[in-house]
Amino acid sequence: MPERFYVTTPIYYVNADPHVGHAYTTIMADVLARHHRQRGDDVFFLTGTDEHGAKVARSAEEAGRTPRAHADALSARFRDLGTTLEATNDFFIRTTEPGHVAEVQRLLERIRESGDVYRSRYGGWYCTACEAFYGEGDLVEDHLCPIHRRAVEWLEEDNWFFRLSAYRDRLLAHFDAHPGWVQPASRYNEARRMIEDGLEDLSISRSQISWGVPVPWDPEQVVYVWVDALFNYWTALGCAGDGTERYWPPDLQLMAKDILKFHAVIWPALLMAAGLELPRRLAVHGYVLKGGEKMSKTTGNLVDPFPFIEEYGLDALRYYLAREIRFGEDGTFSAEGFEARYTGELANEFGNLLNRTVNMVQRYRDGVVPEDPGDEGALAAEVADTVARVRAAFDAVDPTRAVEEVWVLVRRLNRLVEERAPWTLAKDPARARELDAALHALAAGLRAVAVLLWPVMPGSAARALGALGQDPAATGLASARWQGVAGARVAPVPPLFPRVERQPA
RNA sequence: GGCGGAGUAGCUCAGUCGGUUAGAGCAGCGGAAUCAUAAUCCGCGUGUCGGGGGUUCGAGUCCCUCCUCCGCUACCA
Repeated sequence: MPERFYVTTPIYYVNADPHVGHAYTTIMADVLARHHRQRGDDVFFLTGTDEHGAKVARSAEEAGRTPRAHADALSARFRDLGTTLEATNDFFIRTTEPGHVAEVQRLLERIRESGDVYRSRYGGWYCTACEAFYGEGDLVEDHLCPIHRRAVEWLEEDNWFFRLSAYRDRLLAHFDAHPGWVQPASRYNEARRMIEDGLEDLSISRSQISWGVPVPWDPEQVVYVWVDALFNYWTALGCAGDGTERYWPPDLQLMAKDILKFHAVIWPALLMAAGLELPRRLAVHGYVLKGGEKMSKTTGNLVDPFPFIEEYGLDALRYYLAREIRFGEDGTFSAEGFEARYTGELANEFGNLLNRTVNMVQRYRDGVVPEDPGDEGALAAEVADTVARVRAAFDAVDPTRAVEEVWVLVRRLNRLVEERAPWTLAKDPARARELDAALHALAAGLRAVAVLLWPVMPGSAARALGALGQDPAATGLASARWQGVAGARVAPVPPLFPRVERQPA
């Protein structure tokens, strides 16, 4: 029976355009989804957009259109980003979908039935520019908003609250019973500490705004956008049709570190209250930095991924992000680093290896991969070992290590070419067996490389398989093996990663 | 302030339960080869493992302390 693998990205907030940070999360999720598909797992990969809340209403107003029209436009941009990145998500949830709205309302009723929802007056210092409340301690100087440095006003409203504080012990018990449920361990500790330090009840409704899901028993208020948003992971399966029992709970939820508390504290408590099973694992990644600094809309130092896709191709971007930024840590995106990895690793080491291999099979064996004389047992074992290591790396949500493991094999194969020197063997008919062994080893090794890299670089991997005379669609992990390449007719292709000539500035 | 993370070769980083001369990639220097996208391969490292102190037969690894950088600190995605 196939393993089930339900993987999610956060749903992206539609108050601004997508940037490389969104691309990173989506690509990592896609890499993991593809890897599990090549294992034969029953995969459901979810992404989507979060469309309610005051900030969307406000940016809609600034754009001179209704919240719905604004959400439609921005949601489409995120959907297009996924398409451009060749993300293989099985569904794209929008929190404005009627099915989502209705299910959130149903869940809220269930949570209310649990007895942990109550009405209370909430007061705080409110900044109209931020549209947010501040605690006394957050204010600067003489009651000024810390961001806008303008006067805040005291506002009070009656809201519905979720008794988050009552979940402390149950949450801690869950953390204790599942030590690996938040990755990396430092984030697990951080989240656990948040719970230990004490939880305040959560205001789950808003009366000041109307762009949201109406509270079912109090239509004057809308559901707090985060509560609305978190439930997407559940509602999407219903919206997608028939998937709820099949896929719930999520096996892996990806997110950036800034939304840890929502996913590791509030989310499980809400699920407990709703009587639903908790996700199996959260994997928290860092930020994509530019010049060592956080990218920010306000300072404008955003990285636009599209020029890189145009110049180097999508697979190069996917590879660079997977290779350069270790999952869980902040990483730097730079044009110099991108070009260095593209040229040094993709063009020279991998692309050129494929090229020289195909060329030698063509030249010395009339384009047919020779039978295996069985002389390269050590390398065959290394290939099998690499497959195991790559699987382990993906299990640990470490795509960087997965790629590193493949690259050990790439370098091993380049070394093999030098060690065997097929061009020398080809001059001596008495050494035909050695030549067969070397060429077969290169073809078998490269097919494994292509299959293992397919989750990261699907297009390039397929082209590499085609060049090796393999079915480009045969990307299952079972194809990353030694046997079965003999007799294939290679098909020379243009360089997978052509060197990009730098225009003199 | 509190909590947490990080500080290892010019650069980016790996170092599992403390145990041989502390590793990899990149960059640099020298060489080999010519199947290949001038692509590859081989060789070359005297690094106070942030400072100081301690535990130990032995510490990058454990403890204390100091310095520097970063994050979080709860409803502004």
